[in-house]
Amino acid sequence: MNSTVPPLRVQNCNRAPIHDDGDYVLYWMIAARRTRWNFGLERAADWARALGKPLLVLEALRCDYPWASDRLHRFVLQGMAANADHLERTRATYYPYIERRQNGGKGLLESLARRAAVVVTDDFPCFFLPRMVAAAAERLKVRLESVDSNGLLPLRATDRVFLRAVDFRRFLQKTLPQHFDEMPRKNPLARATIPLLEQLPADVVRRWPPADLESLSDTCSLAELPIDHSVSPVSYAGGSIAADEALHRFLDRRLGRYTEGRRDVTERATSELSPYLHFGHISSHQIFSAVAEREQWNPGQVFHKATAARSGWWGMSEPAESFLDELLTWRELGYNMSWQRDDYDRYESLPAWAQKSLEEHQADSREYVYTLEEFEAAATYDELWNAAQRELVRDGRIHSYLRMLWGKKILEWSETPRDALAVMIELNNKYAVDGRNPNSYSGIFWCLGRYDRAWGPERPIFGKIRFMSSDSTRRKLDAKAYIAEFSAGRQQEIAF
DNA sequence: ATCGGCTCGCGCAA
DNA sequence: TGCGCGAAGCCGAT
Repeated sequence: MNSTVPPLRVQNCNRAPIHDDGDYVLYWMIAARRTRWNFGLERAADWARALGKPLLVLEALRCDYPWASDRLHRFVLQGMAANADHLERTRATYYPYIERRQNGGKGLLESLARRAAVVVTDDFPCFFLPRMVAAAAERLKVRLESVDSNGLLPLRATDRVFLRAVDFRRFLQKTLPQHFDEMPRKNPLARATIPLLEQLPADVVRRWPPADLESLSDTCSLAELPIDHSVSPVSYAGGSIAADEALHRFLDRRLGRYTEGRRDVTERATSELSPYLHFGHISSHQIFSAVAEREQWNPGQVFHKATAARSGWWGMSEPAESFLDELLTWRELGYNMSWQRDDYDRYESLPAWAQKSLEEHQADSREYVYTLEEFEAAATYDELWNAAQRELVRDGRIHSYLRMLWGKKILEWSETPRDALAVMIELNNKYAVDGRNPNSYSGIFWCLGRYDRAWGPERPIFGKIRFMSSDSTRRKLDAKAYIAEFSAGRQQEIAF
């Protein structure tokens, strides 16, 4: 089949055949929840064109995955509304499905796949998604392909795992230029001369009615679903349209002072794109292209040699280079880890020196030890830490510097490093909109030594793990303003 | 305000 | 085989 998607990004998940007599090509959208800059959708559209079949897009939202809540559901549903809106103006057909009770969606994919010529899905290396795709691959009697839309570097461009950002950065500087001209199409469905699907299979629609996204956009409807209602929606909206707005807000008003401005507590010069990247509402290719365009950059400007230096290689402005180091080096480093190692979320994946040092200090006495419930309730003696925890609970994110302190203190105040890890994973996955992502795990494990080096002097509890203290943090940023913003009494501002 | 020491291990030049 | 250096640190000396 003639496809514009780079072969390195496409995996054949089973040995089942293409069905030439199928009614449509099915794109099972599970991670790249967007209609633009999406290699998976592009691949599915290529199949539809080649086979002369209609294209059906299934986007489902289960209710029984770990940490399912009003917060995560609302964000995904807003994304589905944006996708419905866009697909209505194309020749593809959209099938949004919201599971209303446990296992309610069981059999839907299989039923749709039974009539499909070929099924295409997203390759995402984290959470329950790899297991879900592997299980589907075994069951389906039709070819299932998964497509890697995760980053600028295809996951399979290397079979190594990188233990330090600097090594991965050097590798990227050597390798990325080969992939600069392999961008996904901005609108893979434009000019698609594929037949329209006359109608959805009636028996499938009867058993699994497509979601009425209008009615699900209010909180009342969320209340009917068997999900965690104690984690409330955040004040910013999900979906590709909101993501585009965030991108332009960042480029227009924040990128210029990104390098120094990120720590500013009141006027954070951060991108705020992470939740959208996590749910695939925006593509890192799109973000990269937008930055490059602002910088009037072309690939000829990169330095001729891989220096591994954090700045100066791209030939862009200093703030743009800082941002690209986050977007590309750090983000894709985490994806590489999750893809390479099944134990990316386990304590044993920490570097040997870190495990050894933490173990040597396991028996050290702890002045304060809190339970998960105390951490969750922001009930420690330290008001700066409590404010960070309240930001997480309220807004589904934590200030970029304070989130490191947040993790370091959980290590200090837990019975064992393993307990600390469990608390960090639980709270982050439950409350952070961008949790359950390779980069969540990078951040959490960094607090325990991953991607870091040993530091002296050796201290109680931490051993040689980099130590951070609330007192020095107070000297570095406007802790007063931060604590005031996330004080216990302050009401959540609803901005929509 | 700035600097070195604390400490580990990788990639690279030699 | 040795050298340089690294996501954001801390502390004490100057």
